Amino acid sequence: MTIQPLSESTEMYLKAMAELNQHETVAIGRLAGRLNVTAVSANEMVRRLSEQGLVKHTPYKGAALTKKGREAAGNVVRRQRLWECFLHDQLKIEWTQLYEYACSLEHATAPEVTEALAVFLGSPKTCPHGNPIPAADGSFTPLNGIPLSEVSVGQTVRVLAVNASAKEVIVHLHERGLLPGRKIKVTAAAPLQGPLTLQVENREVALGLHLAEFVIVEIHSK
Amino acid sequence: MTIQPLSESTEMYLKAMAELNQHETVAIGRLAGRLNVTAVSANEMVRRLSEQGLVKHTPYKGAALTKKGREAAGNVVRRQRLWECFLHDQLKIEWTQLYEYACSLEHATAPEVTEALAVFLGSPKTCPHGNPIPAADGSFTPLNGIPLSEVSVGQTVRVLAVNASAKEVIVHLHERGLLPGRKIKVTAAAPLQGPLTLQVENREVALGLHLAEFVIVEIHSK
DNA sequence: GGGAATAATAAGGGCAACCTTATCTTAATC
DNA sequence: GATTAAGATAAGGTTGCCCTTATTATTCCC
Ligand SMILES: [Mn+2]
Ligand SMILES: [Mn+2]
Ligand SMILES: [Mn+2]
Ligand SMILES: [Mn+2]
Repeated sequence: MTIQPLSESTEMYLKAMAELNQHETVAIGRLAGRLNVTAVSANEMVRRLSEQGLVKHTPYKGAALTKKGREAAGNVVRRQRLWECFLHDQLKIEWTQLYEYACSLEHATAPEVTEALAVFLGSPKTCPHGNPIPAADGSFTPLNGIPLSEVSVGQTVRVLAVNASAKEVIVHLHERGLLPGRKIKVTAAAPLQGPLTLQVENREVALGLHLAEFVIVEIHSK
Repeated sequence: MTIQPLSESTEMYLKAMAELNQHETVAIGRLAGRLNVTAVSANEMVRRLSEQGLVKHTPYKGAALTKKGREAAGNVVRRQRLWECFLHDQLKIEWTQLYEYACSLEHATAPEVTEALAVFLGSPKTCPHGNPIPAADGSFTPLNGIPLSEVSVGQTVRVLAVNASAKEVIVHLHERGLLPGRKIKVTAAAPLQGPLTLQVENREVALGLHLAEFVIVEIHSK
């Protein structure tokens, strides 16, 4: 099983679901937004995906990946993140372009190539954005961190990963020094969903709460 | 110009034309055969390609690449052959699989990635099959060799390149040791388009005349 | 409990690439 | 100059994935 090649579109739906929510249900609207299609189109596609047993759709509740779908999605993510490592470490491609370029390559990569690439790269555990690279069977342990948006004022944290796919978001975060490994102090939080004020490497940065959701951090012990 | 991204299908048609015939006209039937589509489909597609100015179609004569089409085709070939180098030299993928795997990747590769890959690989001049890698502008000088099928009995030649795309052909030639660099003596030629008999590294090999067309050789001086 | 937001469904279309079957045209050949 | 093979064209289909507009159903929340 899991040997039939999936279309690029199918792979992107599965990946989007995995990125939005590993296990729980994903609202059709969010899926549509992430993939830049209308809700009607997303509905149609989810129907096709559930006919293929990749997704379980509960009307008015949302869609969830099945075991089969989760494995397939993990595999797509694996391919993307391995390519990101290659593009970054070997080809010296800009950090902000990695996601986009790897997002094309991921659909054109045979299993044998994927595994040879992993070996070539030394079986990296995370991509250049800090996200974990799933195993060959599609499984992986999510990061043990929380979104920056949930950190309370006064705390110091370390960036584990940047988990964004929209180019503008990636560029925005990059420009503000929000990269894996960086130490950050949350110095203020504006009311009414206003921006956070951060201390990033001796630099004061304002960051919208929504944008902070994409930054996964761990509390900086000591 | 030449900035619009072409569809995978379009790129494959252009590449097939370049592989079949760099400059002259290509018969629609051959194109259809190479791409595994019906002649009707090839006709339709050639019409679309000529509407885009990539191809010049002369009814009942055949189709030829325009300057624009030749550049685009050269670029596809460049991407493929660079990936073949990577897959072979770095990932250690089997020689017989290179064409197929690179044929997927070629359509998913942005110009920036292509050029970074070329630099990473040290700007190779030929692919692992011995074929020249076009420049970034799509231009390249064809090999200065002749098909093995045109060599006369008694001559000794050196293999410059294997220029096949069908997997079975590639495997067949590989099994018989017909790889770039090999020295070959043509010891006999059967009548009525029968097979050639070759001396390949102390081994006697029979090779169909049709298959010999894919092996590009140079006369072995001295 | 009613209204708003979200989701689902129905109906009708579009586009790129493919397909089959049938008819007609041209080129090549003897 | 007639035959034949190859090519062109016409007509009608299919599949995947997308769209709009309209209607209906459900859930959520004040
Ligand atoms: Mn992708
Ligand atoms: Mn990444
Ligand atoms: Mn290809
Ligand atoms: Mn090659």
